[in-house]
Amino acid sequence: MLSKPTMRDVARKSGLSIATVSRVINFPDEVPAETAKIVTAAMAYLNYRPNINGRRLKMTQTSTIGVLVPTLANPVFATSVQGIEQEAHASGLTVILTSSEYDPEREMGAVSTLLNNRVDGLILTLANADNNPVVDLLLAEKIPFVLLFNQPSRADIAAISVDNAQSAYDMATAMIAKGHRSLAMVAGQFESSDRSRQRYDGFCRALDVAGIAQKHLVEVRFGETDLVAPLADLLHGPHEVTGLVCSTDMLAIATISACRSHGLSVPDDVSVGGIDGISVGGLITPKLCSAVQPTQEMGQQALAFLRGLIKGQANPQSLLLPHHLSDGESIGPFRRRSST
Amino acid sequence: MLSKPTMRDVARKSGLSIATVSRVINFPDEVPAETAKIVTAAMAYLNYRPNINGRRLKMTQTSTIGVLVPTLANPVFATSVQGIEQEAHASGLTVILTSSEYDPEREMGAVSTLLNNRVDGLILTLANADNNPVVDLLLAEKIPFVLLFNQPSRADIAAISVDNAQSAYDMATAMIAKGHRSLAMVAGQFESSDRSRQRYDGFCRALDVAGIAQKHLVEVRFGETDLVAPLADLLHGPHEVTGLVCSTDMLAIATISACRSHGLSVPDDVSVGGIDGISVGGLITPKLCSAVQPTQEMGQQALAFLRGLIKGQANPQSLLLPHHLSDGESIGPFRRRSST
DNA sequence: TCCGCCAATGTAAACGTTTCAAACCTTCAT
DNA sequence: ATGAAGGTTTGAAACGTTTACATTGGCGGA
Repeated sequence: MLSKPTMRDVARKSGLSIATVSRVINFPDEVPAETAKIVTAAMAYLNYRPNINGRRLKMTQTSTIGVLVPTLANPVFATSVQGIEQEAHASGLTVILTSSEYDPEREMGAVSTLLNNRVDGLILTLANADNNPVVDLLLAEKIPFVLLFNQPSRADIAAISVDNAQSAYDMATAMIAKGHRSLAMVAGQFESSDRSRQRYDGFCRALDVAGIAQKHLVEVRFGETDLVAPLADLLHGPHEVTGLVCSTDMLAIATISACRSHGLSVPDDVSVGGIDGISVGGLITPKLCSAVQPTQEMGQQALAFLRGLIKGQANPQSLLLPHHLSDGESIGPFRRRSST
Repeated sequence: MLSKPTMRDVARKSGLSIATVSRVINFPDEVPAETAKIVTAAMAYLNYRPNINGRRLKMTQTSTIGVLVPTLANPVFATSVQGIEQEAHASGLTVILTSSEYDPEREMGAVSTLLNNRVDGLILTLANADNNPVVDLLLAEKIPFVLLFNQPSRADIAAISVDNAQSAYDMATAMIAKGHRSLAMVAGQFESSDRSRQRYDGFCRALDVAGIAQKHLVEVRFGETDLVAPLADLLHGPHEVTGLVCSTDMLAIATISACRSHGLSVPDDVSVGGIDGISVGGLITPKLCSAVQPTQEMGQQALAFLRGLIKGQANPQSLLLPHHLSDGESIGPFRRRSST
């Protein structure tokens, strides 16, 4: 046996035709049990393995979906992909994974590769869902796709997310309720994350409602974990910021760490809140207060939804899932700082 | 245009043959610039997209690799996959992702799917690298593969890992050096992780060397984050355990959290160390002391190595990468407990 | 003028499937 | 005996590429 056995070999071995073999594989019950047995035996004997690429070429559906996330280094995305993979496994779909490293330029290339693979559909987390050439391309090619975590302004494209602005609004409001008046947002670069901007908008709205004029903002490069320098001004400047709303839990954890390096206690001196609800958040000290979204379930839902789109049973629409503030210890009542 | 344009359409449009079109795509410089221009124009005009599945069917190489990890919910694996994906992107490879959810039964199914996809090679993290039918299958089918994090006893299969036993040994020894005499290991279920067992072995050896007879062990189901109950006996029992070596950082973080729930301070009452070196470990309070491995780089190396195997330029061999203990605050000198 | 050579291009046969239409058998009613 | 019916099976044509091999045409040298 020089090369892999094919259906033809199985057919020869079992004295039947290649068409029958195919039917045994794909529609076992449209074939007499006796024949099936013969063919299965031949397959086992030859160690036959169907070549999915042959099938893919012939069929219009490839049973393959493409996934694009910014990075797997952030547990939010990793967890969502885990959810996607679970559902995909359950429905017999193959997952092709790509990541953009938060680089909008790379998104198009990645999607292009995915389309060349003739995926049946895609699940994407884009840097920016609005005015995105990738979205236009997908729409033009009529390829089913679901955005995950993105919250596009158009209502006619499929997206699964929480209300980003509201999450940040709720978090900021919670801090204000605890007496904080000098608040800042620590956000991932807007350029690489529309969520970040939307969350900042919610933050601003909360401050407006409370009549707080001063809004502080620090934009942080993604992947950055050392926030000691970026936060120095905020923490030691003239503003005496006591409430830090972070656009992601990873940032919040890094922020808490930086506060500590600055000799400040969380939540005694500074309150810190995150958004996302990654699972480590609940394990650290202080327990992270976060606007929690059901990350893994969102991945599962995204795939379920995508399946509907592929089958043509569903129409693209945005789904906003509920979030809730976790009872973390990282935010506390306002106290005047003991010393600078 | 009812269906997608094919190479034949491009050929027709440009008045050239399908072979020429193929050449323009695959060997642009074996074709006169003029012709290339014509063809490229036709492709652009028709919105042509090569169907990779056609190519895959014809060629023996598919430029696709399969990845199998236990779960993406643990940042260790997520980070390694991020490394793999990075390298894959750089070398123009497509990544098919699967996860076993720590279930050895699922491993075979996943690998089978991957083989049906005719991947050029695979990168796997298996529950157990020894006596594993998956490994036997891969060896029999002569498919290049690299184990990641697994440390098989056979030296002739490719594997990239750190010295698991030594990591745990170092961590335990560090604790002993700080005066701890009552130590326990908190380990992921051996059944679903050979690393866990190997690390336990190293732990035991360290205790042997120090002449400590009493070895405590708690095996924890993977994914479990609430360790309050599992650790109750250890922390409040008659042994007064003061040093907890955890088989992973995730477990260590959960362990610290549980200690706290039990009213114990880390590191004042109990020292806790982890293994893996996930990045959040460095951000939490107390900073996690961990036997750090270069997770993402390991993923990259695994892919680089796999490429070598695929090209036939390398021979399978196990690579042990160096690890180092991070200077965490989660372990401290032994102190008699203030109160039970 | 003819030949041979070379670069540029074309022809056609795979690759391993799926699937439609047609062929084949039995069996059974007429 | 004949034919219709119906359950099984088969032949053969795709699907979109790659590639070994054949063809073409132009050009320089004899």
